[in-house]
Amino acid sequence: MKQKRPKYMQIIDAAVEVIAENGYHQSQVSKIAKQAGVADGTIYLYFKNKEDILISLFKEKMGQFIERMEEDIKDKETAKEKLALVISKHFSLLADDHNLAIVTQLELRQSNLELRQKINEILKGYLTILEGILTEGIQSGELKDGLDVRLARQMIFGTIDETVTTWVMNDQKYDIAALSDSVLELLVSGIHNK
Amino acid sequence: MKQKRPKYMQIIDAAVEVIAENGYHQSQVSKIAKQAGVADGTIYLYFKNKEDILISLFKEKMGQFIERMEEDIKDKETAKEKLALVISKHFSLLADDHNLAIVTQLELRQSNLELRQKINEILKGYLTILEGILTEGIQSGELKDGLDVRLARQMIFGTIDETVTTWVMNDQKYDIAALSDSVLELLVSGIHNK
Amino acid sequence: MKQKRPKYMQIIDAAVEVIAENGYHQSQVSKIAKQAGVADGTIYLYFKNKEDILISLFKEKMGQFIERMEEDIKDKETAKEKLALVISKHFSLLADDHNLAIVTQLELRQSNLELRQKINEILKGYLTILEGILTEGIQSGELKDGLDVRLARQMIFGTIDETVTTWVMNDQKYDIAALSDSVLELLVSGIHNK
Amino acid sequence: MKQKRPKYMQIIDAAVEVIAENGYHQSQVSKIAKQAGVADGTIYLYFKNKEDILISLFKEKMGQFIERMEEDIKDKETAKEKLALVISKHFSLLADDHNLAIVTQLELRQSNLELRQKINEILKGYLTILEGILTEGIQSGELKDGLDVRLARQMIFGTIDETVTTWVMNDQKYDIAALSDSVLELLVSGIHNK
DNA sequence: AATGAATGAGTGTTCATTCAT
DNA sequence: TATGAATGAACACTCATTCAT
Repeated sequence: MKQKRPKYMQIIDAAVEVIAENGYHQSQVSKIAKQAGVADGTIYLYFKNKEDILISLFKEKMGQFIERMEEDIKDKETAKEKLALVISKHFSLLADDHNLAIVTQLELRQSNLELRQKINEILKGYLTILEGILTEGIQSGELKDGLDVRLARQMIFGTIDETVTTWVMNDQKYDIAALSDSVLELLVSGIHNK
Repeated sequence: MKQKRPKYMQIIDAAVEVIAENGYHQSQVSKIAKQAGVADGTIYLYFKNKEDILISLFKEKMGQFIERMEEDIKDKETAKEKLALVISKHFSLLADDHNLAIVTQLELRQSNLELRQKINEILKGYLTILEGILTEGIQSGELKDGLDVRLARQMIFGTIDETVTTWVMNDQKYDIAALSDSVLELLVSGIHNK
Repeated sequence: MKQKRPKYMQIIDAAVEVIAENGYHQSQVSKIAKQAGVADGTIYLYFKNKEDILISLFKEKMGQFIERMEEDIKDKETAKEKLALVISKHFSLLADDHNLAIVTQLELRQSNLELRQKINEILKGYLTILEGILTEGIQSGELKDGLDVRLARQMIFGTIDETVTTWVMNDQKYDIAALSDSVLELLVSGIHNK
Repeated sequence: MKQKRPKYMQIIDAAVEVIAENGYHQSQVSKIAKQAGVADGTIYLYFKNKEDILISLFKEKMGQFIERMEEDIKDKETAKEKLALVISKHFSLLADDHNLAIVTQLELRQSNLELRQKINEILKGYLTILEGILTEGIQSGELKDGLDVRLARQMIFGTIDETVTTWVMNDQKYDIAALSDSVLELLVSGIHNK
């Protein structure tokens, strides 16, 4: 279906590039249109307004990531294995697309509250996956009995997000994918000795 | 020096209130001036520009928090005790000032990248404290040998920040201070059983 | 010729309906096309541009009205009888087509000056009829000798037009056709007693 | 009071000039500001929005005209004398200000329905004066018993308005003030002989 | 120190019209 | 004839900052 609307993805890809290059507040619709190789008005044949470009951008890039994630973790046995997969996939998704990393970690966060709440709606799918892993892990006895699932989910997501943001703010200088194992170990065992 | 300029804090407090009430993008300089009971032009006798109000706001509110924190943890022995103090102080600081919580967790993040980088500069003091606790803990043998201090710091800060943001986005409905112990335990021991 | 092009009238009728319903400035070409059941581009096979639709609309609806009027008044003897016919026909034309009344009295007047001048061209036929009635009436001695024909024509047309516009602006609540006799009497004898 | 705000009238006068010269749809706010010798933003210190300029324009120019009219006709005895005053004042107001005539008779009518309804509100004062004259005239026996006041008012206003509009559309070539007596006579005695 | 009137740069969106099919 | 996707020009309004008083 969307292959039939090549301009839809064309515009979204242009938006990622323009925002990564110029920053959120310097990414006018006309600039995105130019980068996409279409007229300004054409944007509005595919998107309701500028905000809709940004939401759609996030939905397309993260939405399908989350869907695929759901499939992939089914093949894994333990909570730890599943979590390892989530972390490494998350890291490599953004490591493989530097522009997308800049846009999602830095630029899109400058949007107004309303837009960010819509982005959070999309992220809920991700959080649900994390909570699912945790709940199963508790039932199987792998994870601590009495674990506060919401708090644990906040720790996992907060840690991943902070790690990625720090990496992006450091101009993506080091190999974030290589940190997956260490991050997993921290989340699973904490910082205490023994 | 600043005690001699009561309007300085008067304007900062007005800014917190106005931003918490109206949101970042609806907090015009004229609105802040009105709330502070001064003329628009007076703002510019105390602040270089609008951005300077926001940076000063963060510096005043968080800066003194960080300074006091540095003192307080000196009295604690173990890394865990120190971390416990950081978490509970952080939580209670924001639990005690709902407006400040809204401003720092939601509104100020809509600012442009440049401003956020300056905010990060101020936060560095906080991160340094965390890294100090971790380094000491490793040396004393309390914390894992070979712990990646930067990663661990990112986990701690990311977890605290995500926990607070979720709490603010849920309209601060529950008692976040009560979560301190659970969060500490998660960070120290992880999610795994045993 | 135009009977061979049913879409011509189809588009004009659609325009009347769309404009009456949505107002002049909310009557986009695409909306008219949709109402007419044709594609946007098809409009331009029958009309030079949007303005041409509106002029043609006026020409079709008022033009044939004026033509028929010319025929009808031939059967009448006196200037007063002729004028009576003009007034009652004018009122009933618009009373019978509420949408047309809205379009000609309110919406079309929002058009630019150029279009309105073209509409005035079409109206000239109407004004000519009025002046003819007046000139004949003067010659026959029925009307005042020395009557300023242009002024009298302006009074007659201005009165009719204002009466209709007021009626439309009052949502066509009352029976305008019933006012014909009173309006005629006013124009013929004025407001003075005796 | 308004002398203290010289820019208010300065902007209104600029608007009349710009609209008369460039036409309604080519009168951008920036053009009006330039003509008034102020910055674009200054406009919005005195007017809520562009529409507000136009309404205020009409209110200032016609509103005070109507107020003064109310005073002036008190000195006249008969309905005919009062009507004579209204007509000649109306004509001379617009004959004395060619730009104002263009703006009120041609350009302002291209505005949207909403604005025109607000203009009509202002005009109501004028119509009330006319109806007052008519009602008094009937009571005194000067005017026809059983005269339909609303219809008669519509005739008077419609005639005046049509006369002025025709004059403006003919580039104000002739002396409209000279027509006052003839128009009065027509309205008072009608077109019929005897 | 304090005021507040004035400034002027900057942009998302609509819609009449075209033209390849 | 008929289609409808694509075009691109055009503009009101906000608000951080200044400066004469």
